[in-house]
Amino acid sequence: MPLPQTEAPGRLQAELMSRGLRMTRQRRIILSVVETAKQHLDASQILRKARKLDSQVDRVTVYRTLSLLKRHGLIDELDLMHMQGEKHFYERRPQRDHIHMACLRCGKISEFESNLFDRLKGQIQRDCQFHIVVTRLEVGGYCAQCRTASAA
Amino acid sequence: MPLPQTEAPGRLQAELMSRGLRMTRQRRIILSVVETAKQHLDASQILRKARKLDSQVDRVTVYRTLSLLKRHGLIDELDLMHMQGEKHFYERRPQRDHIHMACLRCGKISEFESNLFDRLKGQIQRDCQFHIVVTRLEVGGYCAQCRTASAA
DNA sequence: TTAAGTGCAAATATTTTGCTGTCAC
DNA sequence: GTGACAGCAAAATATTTGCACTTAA
Repeated sequence: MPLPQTEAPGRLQAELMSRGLRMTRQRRIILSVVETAKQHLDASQILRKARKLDSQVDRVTVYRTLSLLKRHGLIDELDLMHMQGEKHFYERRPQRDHIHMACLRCGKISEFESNLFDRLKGQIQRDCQFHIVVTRLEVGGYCAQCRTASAA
Repeated sequence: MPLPQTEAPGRLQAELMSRGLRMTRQRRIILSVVETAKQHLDASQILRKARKLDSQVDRVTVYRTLSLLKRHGLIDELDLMHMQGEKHFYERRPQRDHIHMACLRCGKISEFESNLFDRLKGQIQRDCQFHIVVTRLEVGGYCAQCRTASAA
């Protein structure tokens, strides 16, 4: 029986521990915030949510933990086309890469998986002899709703 | 007869003037730096090169001009997988979108055009009803040379 | 016990803004 | 002549670093 898409919480924590890293109170909190986020969060939002759970979490620890997770390939960093200043957003690395589409009018972020994208990555690896570690495909434009609204 | 790939310099300048924008001494210099760049430059590098041509160019003017060019869709902003801090890099918007590949070992940036990428964009527009204005596909990994070197 | 991790303060890096004076058209 | 633009200073934003203290293993 295949596992459901939404894995049990604590996966990030298990991954870090299996790599021999120390599981501190602060890390546990930050990991749970990242893991249960319903949208893409930036460092300040992660800090705020972490402090709701435990006021003793420092901004620097958030940055250091995000950097750790990124180094270990457990989260991906997004820019979302720089629509909200120069913030970076984070999400748990998905099982299958997806595309981020940012609506330049309403700001909505949508995600899209595509076989063509998977094939494109294969083509890059073959044709360029390039071993892919991480990809980021971001698209800026107008979503269905805003397209219609503009036309009206 | 089709135009050659490498257009005559001054194209950016012509584009801005045709949009009714003022062509100042500073803008002319910054545009020529961006236009003749042989690699992707960030704001500070553009400033430095501009000042070699005319010491009377301010950093703020570089930022304002880059922002103007971006708003008009004449240049694209790249992050190059944040390999060199949080700088942004700029390039004239190409006639055909390409992929940027950043080697995590040697730092080399390569570019790649692909029909699959063009088809993927078409798929996004159709399947998501999303009107694409700008795309950015960046890939981090290991280039052919560094792959070999690591294996050795 | 002890090396890894945290917090605090300060530094660094990048980009933006307010305002006054200048110049392209 | 006039409104768009440039320069300067200062602010805002985002992230990193040094160092002493704390804690997980």
